[in-house]
Amino acid sequence: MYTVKEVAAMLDMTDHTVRYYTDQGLVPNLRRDGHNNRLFDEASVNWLLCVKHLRHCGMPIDDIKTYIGLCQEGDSTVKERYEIMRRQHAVARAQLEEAKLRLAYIEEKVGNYLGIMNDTEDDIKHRTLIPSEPLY
Amino acid sequence: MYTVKEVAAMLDMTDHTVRYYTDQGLVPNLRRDGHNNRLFDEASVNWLLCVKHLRHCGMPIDDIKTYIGLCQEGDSTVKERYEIMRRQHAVARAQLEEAKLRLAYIEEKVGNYLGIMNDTEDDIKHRTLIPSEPLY
DNA sequence: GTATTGACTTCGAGTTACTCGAAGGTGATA
DNA sequence: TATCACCTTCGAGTAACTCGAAGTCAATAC
Repeated sequence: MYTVKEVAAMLDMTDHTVRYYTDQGLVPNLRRDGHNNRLFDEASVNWLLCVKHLRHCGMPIDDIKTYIGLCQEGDSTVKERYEIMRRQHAVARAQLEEAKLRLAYIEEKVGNYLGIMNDTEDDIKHRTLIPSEPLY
Repeated sequence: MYTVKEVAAMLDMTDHTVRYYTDQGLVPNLRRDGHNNRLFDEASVNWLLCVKHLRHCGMPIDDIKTYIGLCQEGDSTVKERYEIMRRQHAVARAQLEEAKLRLAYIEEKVGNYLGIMNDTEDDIKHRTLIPSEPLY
């Protein structure tokens, strides 16, 4: 059994966010101790992890709520849930590609800056005459 | 020269967002035509692309504004800009790793659902007796 | 010649998902 | 008994869109 702070650390989110998610009903059957403190078992942590990943896919809270509701309805909703996950799978794949492009873009910028900073006075003269690359 | 709608399509964002960014001063020296319509040249598109990537790194608009301001101050700010980009580089690398984990997570869920959906009646009996995997 | 279409403009309100901090309870340590 | 460090609820604040209204303008349709 974990406290809010512990799961927050485990899942790399703030405790505010963990409470927010639980308050939104995103963690089914969340336990409380005698002092009304939230208690997370393995299942609760798994739900939160699922929420985290879906959120990072850009899925709105309300849609996640719907998905979790379907999960609790049992086997009759398997196909519907599968379709949802399949869509998020496509999203996640696109995000991975974007992340690669983004990294490449920034890597190039860093490389540019390193190049500029290593320039000699002569290089600088030459560079200002022929600005072939975006230097910002 | 491109219109708002064109760059929005090129950079895969809404025209609302493109206008929002320009209104925030994130595109230096943005041109207008005789009817006050925004006109984007290559440089403007490049600024927007930069903004897009930095935003996707989670950088707040205000910080991007600062960065762009530094870019316009010239060579004296190169080192500062390099440090900023180096931090975003670290962010982008972390994001790429996260994107991989996220994709793997969702891939597993999709696999689970496919497995469940292909189960025979006997499999279902067996599965409900031994729920070893999270099936939601 | 007018009417509709579509793309553009500004502006201001609304939305989402946090994000923060106040005010207060509890239990352990100094 | 005081000070932590944790927890609680609640309500306000914020960032970054997101949307739609109201209006301008140029081109095509009839």
